[in-house]
Amino acid sequence: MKYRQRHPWDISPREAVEIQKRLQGEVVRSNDFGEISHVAGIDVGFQDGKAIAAAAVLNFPSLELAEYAISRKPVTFPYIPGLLSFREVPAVLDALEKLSIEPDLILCDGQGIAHPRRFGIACHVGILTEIPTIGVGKTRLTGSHEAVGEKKGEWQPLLDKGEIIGAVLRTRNGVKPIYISIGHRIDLETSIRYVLASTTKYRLPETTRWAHRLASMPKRVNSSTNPEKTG
DNA sequence: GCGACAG
DNA sequence: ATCTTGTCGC
Repeated sequence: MKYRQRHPWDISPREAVEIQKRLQGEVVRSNDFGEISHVAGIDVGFQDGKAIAAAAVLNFPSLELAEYAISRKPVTFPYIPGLLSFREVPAVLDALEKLSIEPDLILCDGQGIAHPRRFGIACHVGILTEIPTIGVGKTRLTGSHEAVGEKKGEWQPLLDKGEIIGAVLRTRNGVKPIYISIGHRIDLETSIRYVLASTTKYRLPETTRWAHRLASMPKRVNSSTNPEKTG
């Protein structure tokens, strides 16, 4: 997968905010894609000042692991709420670039437009790769919502300043809901459908679970680790 | 000024 | 994100 360099990464937090304001207007909030046969999950872990990004590609709708890639890069940007993508995306793009299969949809670990400036990590990845993306957050960054029904599939709109910026979705009966929002080239209802279609018996979608496992996998000099068979 | 704050 | 064991409940 190739991507376009839209801005430098060696910038200040202040410049990062300006970049978000500039690129936010390019986010497409409606469906703009064809058949989905491969869904990817991306996640980033940290170790010894390095960001370890993992991209896991699953066949859709079977959800079997088709391919994965991992990238390790020095961290150059601090964690600042609202500017998460400037810390994680460089490593994510590196991992995505290593894939031979170009995913048709990417589920990102974090928010999409459910962000103060409507430009969370899912939007950032979507704009740079031009691949449809969905934001899947484990906790809330901004917005408010009513109590969510306890049954799997039930959800409540996430509101901010009178705008629906996402959905708080119950992916398992009686388990803490997750935060879904548009990343790029897909609408909210469709995002919810794909997240549910990518979820089996756990709270988080299989894409996210695979990426998280791979990103937190210890680096071994003797490769005795094989995700294909470890299951 | 005070509280909130993805990973 | 990461530091970290046991424990309550289906």
